[in-house]
Amino acid sequence: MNIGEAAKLSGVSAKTIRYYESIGLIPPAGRKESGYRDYGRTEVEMLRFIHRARSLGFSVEDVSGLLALWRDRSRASGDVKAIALAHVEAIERKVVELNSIRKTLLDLTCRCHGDDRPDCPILEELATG
Amino acid sequence: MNIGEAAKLSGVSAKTIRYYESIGLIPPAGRKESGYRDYGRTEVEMLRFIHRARSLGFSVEDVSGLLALWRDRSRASGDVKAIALAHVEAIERKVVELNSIRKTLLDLTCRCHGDDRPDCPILEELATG
DNA sequence: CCTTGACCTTCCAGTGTCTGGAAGGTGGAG
DNA sequence: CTCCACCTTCCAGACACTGGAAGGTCAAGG
Repeated sequence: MNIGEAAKLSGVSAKTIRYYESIGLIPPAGRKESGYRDYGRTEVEMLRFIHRARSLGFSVEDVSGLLALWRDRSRASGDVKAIALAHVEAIERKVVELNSIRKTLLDLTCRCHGDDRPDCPILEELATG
Repeated sequence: MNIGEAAKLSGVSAKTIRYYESIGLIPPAGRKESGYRDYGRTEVEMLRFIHRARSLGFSVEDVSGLLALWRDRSRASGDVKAIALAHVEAIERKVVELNSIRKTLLDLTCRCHGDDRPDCPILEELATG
């Protein structure tokens, strides 16, 4: 099948599939006589795998590692779990950081009357620290 | 003062100060005879303002708007509050998304025994959706 | 057979926010 | 005069795409 259909079936855009090929995340696709890339079920499955991993926030580098483990029938599940847990921890750190920022901003916005007058605790805080 | 000292006092690296100048976030610095950029208290204050806003997660574009409001003594505090509240909402959306991902991943990692054996629910889930 | 339009190809450039590094000039201390 | 820290500009890279230009391919309709 052409790249467009592979895109539809996998959820990865044609543009992004080509990009993944260019950076070596996926092997170069076979070509038809026309020069068009040709995909089969295996390739689409791999793209779906990538799509799901990316939507869980794994970096392309993580995905590359996960793909290698996926292909390696003798892999240790511990290796996969380690990648996943490291990612969970990164997410948790990010959530803590965002919540802290959110708290600060909510505090500031509550103290700002938010009307036509110029005095604004938000700007004051940013200015004076 | 030289850019290095302005960097130390403001918390924005020299490299980043030059970058901010290049994209027009801050006006071009005055120059000494040597060609070195020259900063005073006003510039350092502006850089500190930028630094604090950035560390609260405002985009450079947001900061540009906040700077304009900061300089505008007749601004409406409502304008500032609107930017801040929009940012709070974006943060909240992000936190919800991250927590959902975290939940999925924790569920998967709990089901993965994580040892030397090859069977792994994480990869299975990524593969089959 | 020809046109049309949807699809495909490659390549270049831009997004946002810096960061690193190379090549070379300046300033002050010893 | 040498040395070293600092400054300058410019180019490239990081992440993960996304957009667009210029042009080739394919199938359907007239």
